[in-house]
Amino acid sequence: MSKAKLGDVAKHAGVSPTTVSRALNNRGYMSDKTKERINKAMQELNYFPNEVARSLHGGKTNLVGLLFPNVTNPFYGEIVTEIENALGQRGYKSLLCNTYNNPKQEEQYLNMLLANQVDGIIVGSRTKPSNVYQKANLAVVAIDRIISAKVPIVRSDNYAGACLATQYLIDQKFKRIALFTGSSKEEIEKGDLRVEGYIDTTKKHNLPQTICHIDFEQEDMYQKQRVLQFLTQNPKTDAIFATGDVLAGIVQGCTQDLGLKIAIVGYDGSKVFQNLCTNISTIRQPIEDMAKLAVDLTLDAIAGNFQKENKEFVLPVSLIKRSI
Amino acid sequence: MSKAKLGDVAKHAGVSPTTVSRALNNRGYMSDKTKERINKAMQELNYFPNEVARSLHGGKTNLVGLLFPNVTNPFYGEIVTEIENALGQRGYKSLLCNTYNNPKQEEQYLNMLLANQVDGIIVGSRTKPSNVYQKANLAVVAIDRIISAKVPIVRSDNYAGACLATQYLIDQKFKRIALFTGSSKEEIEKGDLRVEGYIDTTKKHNLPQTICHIDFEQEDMYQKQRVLQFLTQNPKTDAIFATGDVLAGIVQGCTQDLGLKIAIVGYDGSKVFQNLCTNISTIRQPIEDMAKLAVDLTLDAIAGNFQKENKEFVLPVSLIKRSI
DNA sequence: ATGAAAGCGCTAACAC
DNA sequence: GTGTTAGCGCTTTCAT
Repeated sequence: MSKAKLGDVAKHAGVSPTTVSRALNNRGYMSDKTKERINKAMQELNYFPNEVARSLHGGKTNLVGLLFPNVTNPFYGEIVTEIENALGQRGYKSLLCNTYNNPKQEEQYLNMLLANQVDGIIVGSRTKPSNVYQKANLAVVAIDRIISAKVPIVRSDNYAGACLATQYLIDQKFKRIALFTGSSKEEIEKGDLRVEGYIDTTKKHNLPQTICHIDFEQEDMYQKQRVLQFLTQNPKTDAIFATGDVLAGIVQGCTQDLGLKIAIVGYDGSKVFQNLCTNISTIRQPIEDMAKLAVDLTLDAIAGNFQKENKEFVLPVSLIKRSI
Repeated sequence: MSKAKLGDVAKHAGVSPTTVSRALNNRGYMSDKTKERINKAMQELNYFPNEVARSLHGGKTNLVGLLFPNVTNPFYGEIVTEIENALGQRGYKSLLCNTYNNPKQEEQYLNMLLANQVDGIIVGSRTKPSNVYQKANLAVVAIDRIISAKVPIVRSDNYAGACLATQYLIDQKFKRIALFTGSSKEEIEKGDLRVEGYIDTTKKHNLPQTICHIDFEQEDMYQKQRVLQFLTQNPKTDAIFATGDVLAGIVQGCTQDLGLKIAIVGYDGSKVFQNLCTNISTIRQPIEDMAKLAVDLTLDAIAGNFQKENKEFVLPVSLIKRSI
């Protein structure tokens, strides 16, 4: 037996499709008797409305696209989880898209999302701005990323966090603090607050700056080699600020391999990281708050309540200290 | 200017909607001139087809629901990532659903997915079987979970993996090997291959069995307390097999807090775990293979090519040895 | 309080 | 080769 549809329910209950629709949506008035009969018919036929048909008619899908590099990284895993939760609670569904920070991939996904009539998009992917975002008069919110003047940004206080991390290492009397980042030199020149926080803080204390760029697009093995190379070429390094926890973990593995005792501070502070790496200090982003805020902004925009001035929402970070 | 639709393109090109549709789908014949005119019109109007309308007509959404506890856990993060990749490459979209292993939540999601006319569902959530799966004549594939006789299962060789882990500890002369698991006693009684592997292997060597149940639904803090309690109550424990890597990480944190030197072997072996916990051995599941197989099976089922006999696909595991 | 009919955007017989 | 028409399942004026 195939799926029952609204018309079937109508026949079964001896009313018109219109009336069934009204019962379904609690719109308009109808006698309790009719209502009951319809409910009974729906039960008996095991009816549930076809959301695709509803979407086509209403021009609203209750679908939100989630564009993130991938949920392998615990930070993205946690923020995507929280976003999905918040969306689900408010009747929205999450279409997951792994962009791997690949601009071409991201653009394809974007077109796919538009074709699927999503009501909104939350972007945490870190590729260069695409003009596709402009075209659609769509609810778009970015996580820690500049897309265009019109797209609100939710992020943690990258600058303060980087200062906090660096200062923490300085307070422990470390003198040769290196920075490990996934950003390239070109990206940093365009502005990278975590890097700036590190530079400003080390400068303030007349300490040297040493930056190691790790290309996340490369294989794990290659990344490790790069780290090992850096560490052997800069043997006096006594502390490291890594701008992401996964990178911090990789770096720690390398220092262990080399038998080095180097203090490391990461960035992100996802719950899983805190559980898995109990000996790496980190800057914790308020992931849940960021997720909820991003969802609020998205749904506001969908409802047509656009934010006026405040385009950037910067949430506070905190330092999680760990021994070593 | 609002979104262009097929009819607009038709008018603009001076043809009928049918012809535009044909051009779009490369169906039937048409003069190159017409084709060109239509393509030009589509460009000028910035047209792209509305997938919702297509879905309504064709009865096919190219949507697959992903039911997993949540992608916070690196194992789920990685398998969901790989599934999304494999689906995306074959033109399918992923609807992410965090069930938190909550049966009620899972059932709600299931109904949502049915209402949204998904073509298939991949379930990695570990709650008790729901009868909703039966009703729908839908493509369903389970990851390491029994749903019903008809639903194929993709899993790693849990029994062999548990034996491998336990044997590895025994080979290192450990005598008091405890098992940490997220399963309750009741769940274990119904059959839990990782637990069975541990029990059989320790018994074979005349070693004692000690099982500590950790309730993942509880807060992190509570879980840790439970672990600490167990460790202080069982001070002679010299090695631990944890049936999941996140749990292994938590256990390791506790052993460090207590100043204990206990060997730990985990289970899962996600890439992120390997990077973050360089001193915990683990049993690696072939996550990418599992994801690809699950997607193949799902798409086969969608295409109507149901598997005949083989309902359970057991993939091999491997041991990743780490110092300590 | 209920029904008839048109339409959301696209596709597919079936004609010409 | 191309157009006409009906219909996917639902909602919504507009009547009654």
